[in-house]
Amino acid sequence: MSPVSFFKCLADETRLRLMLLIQSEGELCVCELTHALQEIQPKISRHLAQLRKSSLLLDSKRGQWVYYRLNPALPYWIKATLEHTASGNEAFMQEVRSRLADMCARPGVSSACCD
Amino acid sequence: MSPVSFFKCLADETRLRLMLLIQSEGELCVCELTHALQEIQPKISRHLAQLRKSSLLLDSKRGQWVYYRLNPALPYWIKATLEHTASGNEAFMQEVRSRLADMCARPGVSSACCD
DNA sequence: TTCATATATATGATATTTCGCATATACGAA
DNA sequence: TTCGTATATGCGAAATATCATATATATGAA
Repeated sequence: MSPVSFFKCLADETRLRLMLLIQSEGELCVCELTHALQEIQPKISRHLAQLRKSSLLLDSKRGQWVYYRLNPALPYWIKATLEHTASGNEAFMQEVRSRLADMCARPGVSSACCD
Repeated sequence: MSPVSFFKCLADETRLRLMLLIQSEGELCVCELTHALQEIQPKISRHLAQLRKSSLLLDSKRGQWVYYRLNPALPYWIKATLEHTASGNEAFMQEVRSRLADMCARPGVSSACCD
C-alpha cells in the first residue's frame, strides 16, 4: 500500500477513530463500533469497507455479527505509525473508549453497567 | 495539531514528497523543491503554504529565496511517524532525490554536474 | 529606473470525498 | 415461513480538495 493511500485512510475522523479503537481493543463488531462512535450504522460500515479494501483491516463473520481487526501482516512502518499516533493522542480516543465501556448487550461481553 | 489534520497534510502526494524530502535534506528553498518534484511553482508554493499554516514547516527568507525546514517543536508522535514513513518507503523518494542531486544552480550549492 | 528571477496568492473550473437515506442481504428465532 | 437484528451498498446531493492560469509582491542586478 502506498504511503499516500495509507494517510488518506487516516485523514478522516471516523476512520481514524475506528483504526485506533480496533487497535487498542483487538477485535470489535460493527454494532460495538457504531455505539462507541455514536454514528449511524451505514456510515460506520462504509468506512470499515474502505479500510478493509485498503487491507488495513480484516473481517470475520461469526453468526450475525461481523468482527473487524487489524491486519497482522501490515508493514512495520504502518504499525509503528498507528502505535505512535495512539500514544500521542490519548485524549482523542477518551470519549469513544468510555462509550464502548458503557455499552449494554455487547455480543460475548457481560455488561456490569446495565443489568 | 489534531491527528486528523496532520494525516490530511500527508494525504497528498505532493505534500508527502515535500515533507519527506525536507526531512531528509534539512532545509530547501522553493526553487529546489520545484525542480526536485517537477511541478509548477504555484503548485509547490500552495502546498508549502498549507504545511506552513499547519505548523509542520517553518520558513525563512534569505535574499530572494525562501527556505523551508521542519518545525523542530513538533510533538514526538509526529516526528516518529515521519521517520518511520521515510525509512519504510525509500522507493517513494528515490526519483525526487536524484532530481535534486542533478539540479544545476542550486543557491549556495556547487554543482558537479553541469559546469 | 527597468528588467529578470523567486515566491505567493486569487480565481474559477474540475475532481474527489463524504454524507444521509433507502434498500438489499444474511442470519437466528419463533 | 415470518419477523427482528446486523451489516453492506447504491444513489444523488453537498461539501471539500486540487488544479492551472493569471497576477501580485519582493529582491537584486544593470
